[in-house]
Amino acid sequence: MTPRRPRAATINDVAALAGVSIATASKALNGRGQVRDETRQRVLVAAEELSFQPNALARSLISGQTRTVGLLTSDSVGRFGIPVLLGAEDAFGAGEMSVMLCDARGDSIREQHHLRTLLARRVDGLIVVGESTDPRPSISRNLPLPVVYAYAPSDDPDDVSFVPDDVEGAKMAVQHLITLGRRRIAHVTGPTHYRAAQDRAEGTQAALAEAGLELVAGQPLFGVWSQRWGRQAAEIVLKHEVDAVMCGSDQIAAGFIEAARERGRRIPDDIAVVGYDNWEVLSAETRPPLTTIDMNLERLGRTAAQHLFAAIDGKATPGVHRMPCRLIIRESSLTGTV
Amino acid sequence: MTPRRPRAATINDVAALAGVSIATASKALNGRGQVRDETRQRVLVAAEELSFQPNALARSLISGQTRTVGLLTSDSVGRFGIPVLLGAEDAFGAGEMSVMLCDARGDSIREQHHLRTLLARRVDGLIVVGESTDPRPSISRNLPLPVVYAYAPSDDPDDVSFVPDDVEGAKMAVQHLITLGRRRIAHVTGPTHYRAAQDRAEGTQAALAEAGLELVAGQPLFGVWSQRWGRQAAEIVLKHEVDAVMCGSDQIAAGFIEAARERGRRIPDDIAVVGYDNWEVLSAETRPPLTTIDMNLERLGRTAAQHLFAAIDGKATPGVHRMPCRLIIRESSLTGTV
DNA sequence: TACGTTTCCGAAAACCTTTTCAGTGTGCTT
DNA sequence: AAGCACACTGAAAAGGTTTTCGGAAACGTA
Repeated sequence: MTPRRPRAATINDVAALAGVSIATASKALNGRGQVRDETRQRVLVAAEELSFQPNALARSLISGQTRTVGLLTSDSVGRFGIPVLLGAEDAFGAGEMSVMLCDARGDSIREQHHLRTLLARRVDGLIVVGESTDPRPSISRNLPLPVVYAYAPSDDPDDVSFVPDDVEGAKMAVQHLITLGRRRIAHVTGPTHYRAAQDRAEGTQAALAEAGLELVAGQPLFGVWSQRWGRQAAEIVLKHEVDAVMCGSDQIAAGFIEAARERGRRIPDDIAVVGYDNWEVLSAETRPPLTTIDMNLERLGRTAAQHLFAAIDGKATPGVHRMPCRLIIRESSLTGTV
Repeated sequence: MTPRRPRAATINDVAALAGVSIATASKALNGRGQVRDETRQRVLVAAEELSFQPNALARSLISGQTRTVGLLTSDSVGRFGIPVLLGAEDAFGAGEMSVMLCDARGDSIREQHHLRTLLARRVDGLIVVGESTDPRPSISRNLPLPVVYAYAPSDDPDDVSFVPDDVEGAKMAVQHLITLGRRRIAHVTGPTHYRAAQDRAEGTQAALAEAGLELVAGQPLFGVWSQRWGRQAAEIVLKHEVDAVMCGSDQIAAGFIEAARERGRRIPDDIAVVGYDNWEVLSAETRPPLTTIDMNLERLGRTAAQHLFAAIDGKATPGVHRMPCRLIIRESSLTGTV
């Protein structure tokens, strides 16, 4: 009934076809040991003939190495998780590693389940990708394999974590505004309970303090990560005299720009605007295009993967590593350019 | 130097600790065969003690089933690929399957390489996820395992493919406009060489024809999938008398709405607008929020996964299956509501 | 021819689990 | 007391590969 799928060829079949023992076949295929050239050729031809693929399971069973890593996403993979994940996948692909993707969807039961599965499959290591920069519970305690955390750091400082350096990122953005001669700067950002909002506010205020300036409105305007809040915040901010706004996200910036334009303010001539995240769909489509901070998440993912390799080789690098962001300059901050 | 990671416990260790043979230990753990209750308990306790995890590699080697599937993304995973991928991952997770993620980044060399790796790892099946609805080359010819294509169909009709039904989706959108009393409808969409643009144009015109109407401007306005094109297209469209616009994507719709508002047209009072994709970041943030077509991609991914299960069980379902879209009604098409 | 040296090849063990089948011991029946 | 059925347990094989080590053949030298 069901078309019997042909069992894949084994090294036994290859050896038989080549008229040698499996030991010789193995050595010929792996270029190991003493095998006469003529014999090696015979084996190679036989393998080709049968389109032989060595069974990775059997191989791993012996070597104790699966050349596989688990990618555990705690929250459902989203806007920030994806680039990290892609960066990691990229690095692993280059290292001939395969990636097992597990999405716990924010459910710790499911996370435990996936963890058990990955352990049973004897993965060589684990990357845990979070959805915000808030610290998350460690899973590495007494885990018999190396773990690296990306984007969301582990709450255990002995673990290896990689996070974007939001404080420096925000600082860079504000320094950019100050360099351009802006002095009356406001800060509109997300909810106070987000670590990202806190960090970006801190960086913003640090940059202002260094320049001997104060925040317009006295303190950051905390709200939510939405365009709507950006529009609402514009109403508040525009009551003050302001020549620049540092926004905690591109969404907020997009909303702010839209509302400010409607109220007749020219961007960037009257007010320079900087966003955060470099979410292309927004930052490239606002009018004018948005100057913003790019967290370089793909690189963060790649770096995390590379450090996982190192950890697998026994060279762990504990601690929370903050990865630099970069400033993407577009027209929302550049007066007099087109 | 490197802290020796303790070798994971084997069933041997468990058996020794419980004072039984490995055969008995195995039977006790799997609830198989005749084992005295007291003995079973001893084994269970020992396994717990050593936090024993049966080695999935050894298990798969015997059973010939890895309970693993490959998820091969041809183009770099993007906006459309992600939800499909998540849906598939979801379905597999429920079925206790693990997922190997491979991103070929649009490179067929890399795709071949990943394919070989997955074959070597003896995955039970494969899902190929594409980035557009254009047909892609089949990889399943003489492949010794079941393959299902999602979003981008295979060019071989004997393969199993799942794609969104864009023709019906567009038709649904236009019928919605007609039901609301709109009669002078334009269509602004993406590049002609996209299958998605073609299908949506076809559905649009079919719905109009059924109602005895004709497209304003005579034919669809093909352009690119961007907000900018939406704005440009508005200039063209507004030269005609128009009371509704069916857009080929939410991005185009967002651009159109913005430009139309600037020109003093009220949405939806003067012109009703419908988008496509239900890309929340846009469709929920335009003013007014956007009526749009949701392709239900997560469901598409889940369905593809379920059919892969079926194919693994020998019950393949060849052909290109078109999955229904759904209409998301928001305020950009609803006159007189708030 | 006898012996040592190379060169090449193959048998077998190891990795870990599941399953089959044979064996042991217990309690019961006659 | 012998025989039997039954409940339980363990030895061994299988799955595919790599590696180790011993053995065989070929060749050269004495």
